[in-house]
Amino acid sequence: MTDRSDDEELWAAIAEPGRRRLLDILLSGGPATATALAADLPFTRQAVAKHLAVLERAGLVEGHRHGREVRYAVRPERLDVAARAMAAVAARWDSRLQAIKRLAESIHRAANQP
Amino acid sequence: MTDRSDDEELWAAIAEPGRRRLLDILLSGGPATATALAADLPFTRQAVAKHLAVLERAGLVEGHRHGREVRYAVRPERLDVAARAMAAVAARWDSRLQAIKRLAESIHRAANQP
DNA sequence: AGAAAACGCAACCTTTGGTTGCGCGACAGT
DNA sequence: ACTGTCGCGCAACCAAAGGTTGCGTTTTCT
Repeated sequence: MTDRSDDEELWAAIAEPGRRRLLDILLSGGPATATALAADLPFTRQAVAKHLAVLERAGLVEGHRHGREVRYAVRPERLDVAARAMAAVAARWDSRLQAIKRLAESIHRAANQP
Repeated sequence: MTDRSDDEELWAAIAEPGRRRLLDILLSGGPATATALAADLPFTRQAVAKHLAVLERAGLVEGHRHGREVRYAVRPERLDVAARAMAAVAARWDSRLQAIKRLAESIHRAANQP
């Protein structure tokens, strides 16, 4: 296990499609157990448990024991950090793309008006 | 709605940290070859080539042969789609989180006014 | 013509997402 | 109190993906 920075661990956590779906379900349905979550997902309880472990290590989710079951809930502050990170990348790309677009337009104008 | 497999291929492409870095470099430095890109990245030319292949299959990047070298460039329209997808997920999470926050506040108010 | 640069292909290793199988603690019914 | 069941955790195993090294091929340059 290479020790990653906090940021990279967050990204690694949300990069996985399955984990994003998991987070979606937790967000819309509220806290749930691994078995309950697995019922709404195309993989087994164990796979879900592994994903939950990853998410918990990244701090995105928190599990508490209630008798024989462990209920997992999202940690809003942390997920907010993750959401902002994603939005930031999207924004960076967008600004770069607009710069490219402007450049292309200016070249086009220059070519048409010598 | 948009083609689902297409969407998932896009996500798979941008989910990888290395590929995001690759796109960043291409965006800021303009078109480049696999060897040139590898110089700015912590892995080998072959690894970069594989990533470029994935990105090209996802339509995010386009490679053209110029003599003995292949120069890769970002396809702005496609990357824009990807950026919007990321922003959309971030926004969805954000709205869910705000709903949770509002709910918590209303409970808090109810508890303080019996 | 011959050396060097850039690429493609193939074999291989490691990590990771996913599965099956099993054993153990917690609950519920009788 | 006993027995069956439910939910979990652990371990072995499998397949795909990221990454590396090694080698052969094509293009360029002198």
